[in-house]
Amino acid sequence: MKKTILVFSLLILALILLFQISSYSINSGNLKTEFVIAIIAIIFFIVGIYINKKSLHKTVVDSKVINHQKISELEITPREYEVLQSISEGLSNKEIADKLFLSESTIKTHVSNLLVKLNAKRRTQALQIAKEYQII
Amino acid sequence: MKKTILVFSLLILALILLFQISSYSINSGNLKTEFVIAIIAIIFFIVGIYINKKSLHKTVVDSKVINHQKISELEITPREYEVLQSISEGLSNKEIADKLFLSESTIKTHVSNLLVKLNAKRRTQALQIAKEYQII
DNA sequence: AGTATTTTGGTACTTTAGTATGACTTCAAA
DNA sequence: TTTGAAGTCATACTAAAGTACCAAAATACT
Repeated sequence: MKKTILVFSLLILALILLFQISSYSINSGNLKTEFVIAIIAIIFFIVGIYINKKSLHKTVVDSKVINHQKISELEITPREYEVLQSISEGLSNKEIADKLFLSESTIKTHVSNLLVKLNAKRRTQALQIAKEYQII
Repeated sequence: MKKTILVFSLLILALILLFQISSYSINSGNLKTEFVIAIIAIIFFIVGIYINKKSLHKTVVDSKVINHQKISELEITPREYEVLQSISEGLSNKEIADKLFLSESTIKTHVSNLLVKLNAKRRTQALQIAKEYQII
């Protein structure tokens, strides 16, 4: 973040400098007007692309939008959803139990209910279906 | 796609026009040089952002890019990779065997090898790791 | 207070998944 | 031609996952 601010500050400084040089060059007749305008255009074009890339990457990568409506449609309870998320992390029933301070039996019950609600035969299939529904 | 070409064509035309007007205005002394340069800079800046947004959205949405280099780094063989993909589809070993016309034993061998190569304890964990590596 | 849902957990059982080991085949490269 | 990697399959085993059924709490809602 600090790095980003520094880069942008330097960029703005460089552009202002360029701007001044351009005006001076045109007025003093050292450079052709079209040429200066073209340079300015290209530079700002590149800057536009660069800035956009920086900002877009954050928003697009964060596009893990979860379909909460679908979750309630499927009548998946909060606890079951926690278990589903843990499954997607690759945890075993025992590991999920330890993580949530529950017994393995309870996790098995939740998983079984999840499989019915997601119409899946296995936890891996449940993951695939959950991804299709965009609920994980 | 046709729409995109049309928009870009019009855009380029408009820019060329703007370019000519700018040169004329400066030479005839109707406008101040700094002002024209500023306008050009802003317009190209916006165009840069716009074009980048258009092109990036396609690449990012298509970002199901598979890291083939990582696959060979992990020494995952083609057959093993097929099995990995089948696992991500939520299939059981038996189902994978039927799909690939192999015995369940063979699938178990492949899965076992995959788990070692991906350093996973379970197939669900293998999926999670494979997604991190962007190989599925 | 009473009812419904959620959450929790147990037992007993079946099915899948995964490990270990060995063996045979194919096919390409040294 | 031998060497090695890849692919195939089997047996025997252990571990994990999943089912069925039940039951008691804890919460939420009326």
